[in-house]
Amino acid sequence: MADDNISTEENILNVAREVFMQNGYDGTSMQMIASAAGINKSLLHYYYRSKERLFEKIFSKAFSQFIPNLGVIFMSDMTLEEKIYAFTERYIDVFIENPLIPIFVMQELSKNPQHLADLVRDAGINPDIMKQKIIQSLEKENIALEDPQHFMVNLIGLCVFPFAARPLIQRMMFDNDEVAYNNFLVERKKEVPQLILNAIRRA
Amino acid sequence: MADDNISTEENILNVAREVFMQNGYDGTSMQMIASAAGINKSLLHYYYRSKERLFEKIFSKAFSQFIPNLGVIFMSDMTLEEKIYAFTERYIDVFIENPLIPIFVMQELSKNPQHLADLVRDAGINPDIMKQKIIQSLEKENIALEDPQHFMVNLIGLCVFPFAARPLIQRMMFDNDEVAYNNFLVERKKEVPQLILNAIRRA
DNA sequence: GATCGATTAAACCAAACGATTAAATCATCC
DNA sequence: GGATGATTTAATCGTTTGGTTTAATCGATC
Repeated sequence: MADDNISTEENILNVAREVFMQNGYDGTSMQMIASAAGINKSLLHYYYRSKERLFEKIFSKAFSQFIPNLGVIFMSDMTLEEKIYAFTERYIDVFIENPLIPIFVMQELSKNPQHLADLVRDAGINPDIMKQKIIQSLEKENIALEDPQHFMVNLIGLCVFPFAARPLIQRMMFDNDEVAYNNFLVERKKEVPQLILNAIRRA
Repeated sequence: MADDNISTEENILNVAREVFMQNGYDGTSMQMIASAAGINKSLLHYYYRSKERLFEKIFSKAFSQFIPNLGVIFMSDMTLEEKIYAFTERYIDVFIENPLIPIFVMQELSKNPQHLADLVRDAGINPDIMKQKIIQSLEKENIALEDPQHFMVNLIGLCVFPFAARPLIQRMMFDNDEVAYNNFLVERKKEVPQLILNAIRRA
C-alpha cells in the first residue's frame, strides 16, 4: 500500500503540475486536474485541502527552479569564462526539461507580485549576497562592471526569453519546426556566453 | 451625443484592455470590466457580443505591438549601428508606455498557440521577408551572420525580458524601487545595442 | 411631442466552479 | 474475520460564470 500511497499522491502532483503550467491558475479547474489524473474530484481535496494549497506547492517549486542560484556558481574557483558557460548550460538544460517554467512563473508573478517576498525567503535565496558574489568574482579577474544589474539581466534574459516566447519564435522563424527549434535552444548554450563575454571584454 | 457615444464604446475598450492585460483572459470576468468601466454588464454585450470577441479585439492589437516590424527599420538607409539603436529605442519606448504587453501576449499565446497563424496574417507581417531584409542589410556592411536567428532572438529578448520579468527583477535587484527600475529600463536603450554590436563585430 | 438609439436595472438561465459530506470499498493488521 | 484507516464514489451545496431577456429610462433629433 505504501507504494500506491506515494504513487497516487505524487501522481496528482505531477499531473496538476502539467495542467497548471499549461493553463495557469485561473485557466485550470479542479475537474481538469482530476480528469487528467484519472481520479475523482473529491480525492483532490482529500490530499490537498484546496485549489490554492495545491497550486502553492507546485508554484513554489517551479519558482525555485526559475531563480538560478548564481551565487554558488560564481563562488567556485572556475575562471570567469568557465563560470558563464557553466551557468548558461545548466540553466538552459533545466528549461529544456521543463519548458513551461519561464512563462508559468512570470505569468503568475505578474498577477500576484505581492507574494514574491515570501517566495524568495522560502526558496532560501538572498539576492544581495548573490550580487556581491558576482561582483567579487568579476573583480578577481580585474573586470569591473559598471553595472552588474545589466550583466545579470542580460545573462538570464538571453537564456529565458527563447522559452517564454517559444510559440511565437518557433512559428515565425522556424516554420513551426519543433526539432529545429530544439536544436536552436541547444545552440544557445554557446551563443549566449559568447555574447556576454564579448561585451565584458570590450568594456 | 456623438461624442459620448464614441467615448463610451472606446472607453470600454480601454478599460477592458487594462483589466485583460492585468488578469489575463481566464482571470477576467465581464463583471470586472463592467465595474471598472462604471457601466452595466448588459452594455458590454450590447457593444461587443461576447467576452471572446471583446478579448480578440484587444489581443490582436496588443499582438501587433509586440511584433516589431524589423523589416521597415532594417530597410532604411541608416548604418547598421543606427538601425540597431533605432530599433531598440523605439521598441523599448513602446513597452515603457505599455508595460504589460510582453507578459500578456506571451501568456495568451502560450495557452493558445494555434491561433498564431491567423494573427500573423491579420497583422500584415511576413516573417520571411523581414528575415531577408535583415540579412541583406547586414551583408551590405560586409557582416555575414552565421545565424540571423540568434541575432534576432538576442535583440528582441534583451528588450522584452526586463518587462516580462519586471516584478521579479525589480524586487530582487532593485529593492522594489519603481523609479530606479524605470531608469534601468531607459538605460537599456544603450546597453542592448552595445551588447549586440560588440558581438557582431567580433564575429 | 413623437421617434430612435443609447443606457440602465433587474431578473433569469444553464453550466461550471470550489468545496463538503456521507457512504461505500479496499487493503492491512491484530 | 473483524477492526481500522486509507481510498474512492456519488450526491449535493452555495456561488459565480457568460449570456439573455424584458422593461424602463434618458437624450437628442426631427
